[in-house]
Amino acid sequence: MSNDTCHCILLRKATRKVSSYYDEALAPLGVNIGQFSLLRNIRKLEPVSLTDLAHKVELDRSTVGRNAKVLERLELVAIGHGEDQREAVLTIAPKGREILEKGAPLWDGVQDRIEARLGREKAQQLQELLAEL
Amino acid sequence: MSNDTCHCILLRKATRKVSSYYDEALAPLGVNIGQFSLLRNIRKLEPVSLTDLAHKVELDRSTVGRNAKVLERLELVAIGHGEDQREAVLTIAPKGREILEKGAPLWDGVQDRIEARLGREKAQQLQELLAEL
DNA sequence: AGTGCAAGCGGGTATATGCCCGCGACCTGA
DNA sequence: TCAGGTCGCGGGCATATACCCGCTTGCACT
Repeated sequence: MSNDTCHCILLRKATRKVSSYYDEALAPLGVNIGQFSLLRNIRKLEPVSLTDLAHKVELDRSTVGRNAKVLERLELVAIGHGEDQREAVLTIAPKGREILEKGAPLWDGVQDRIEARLGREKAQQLQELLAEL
Repeated sequence: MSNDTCHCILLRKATRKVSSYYDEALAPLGVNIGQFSLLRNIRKLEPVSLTDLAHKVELDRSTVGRNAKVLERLELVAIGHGEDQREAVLTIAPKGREILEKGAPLWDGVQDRIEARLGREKAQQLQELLAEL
């Protein structure tokens, strides 16, 4: 019984479902929502180090490092060095900018569909509730 | 900007955070919330096949199979065979029942803390919104 | 200049999850 | 009875995520 009311389990279930909505929409571009979102964050901060980016997206540095490496392999991001030789500096590659542009309307579509189904107010409520957790 | 309003990203963030609440509470027992929840579902359905369990928890069969194997290694669950030699039949092991009993109050504690912080109504709202996604 | 501490990473380990492929077990119609 | 189709699984591949350890680079203080 308690499984059906466990906030954690329900959140996970919802997250999987919603992730799939975005993933399906972005599939034509060959990226998933995690990669697309990371790409957007990099664009906003570039040039940025792994550590700073990790702080920004509130993920572990090693996680961001691995995810960034996938983006590099896809040639969407370039990983270079800063003056500080320890730093891995991320910048958006040309292909990355293209994905960002093509992806924007696709992302908007999913976002809109979700808000349409839920209703603007409820969608707003949801985001507030999630932030309060 | 859009990253800060992406339903998917916000859900993921919330899920990671909330998972950690439950994980920390259950840590003394050596299990995480995913394992604990799966254990509860197995108890409710035992003896149950991987496929049936996967349907119940709405996860991929292979995922459940792997997770169940971890529970088996922890000696919380026994994986046997049904009459149908293809079927892997799961049952709760003695240690598993112990974990279920000891974990219940810990789980309740987190659940209560979350609902206290959010307020009963909002917690209820949250669950409804998640279900509508 | 030298030493010692701090910072930035990579990589190992573990879990979570999904999809797909191949294998062995079953079952049903001819 | 046997061939073909179906069912249940394990395991491979890919991503997401965290934590920890060890290496290299920087830097500040002596």
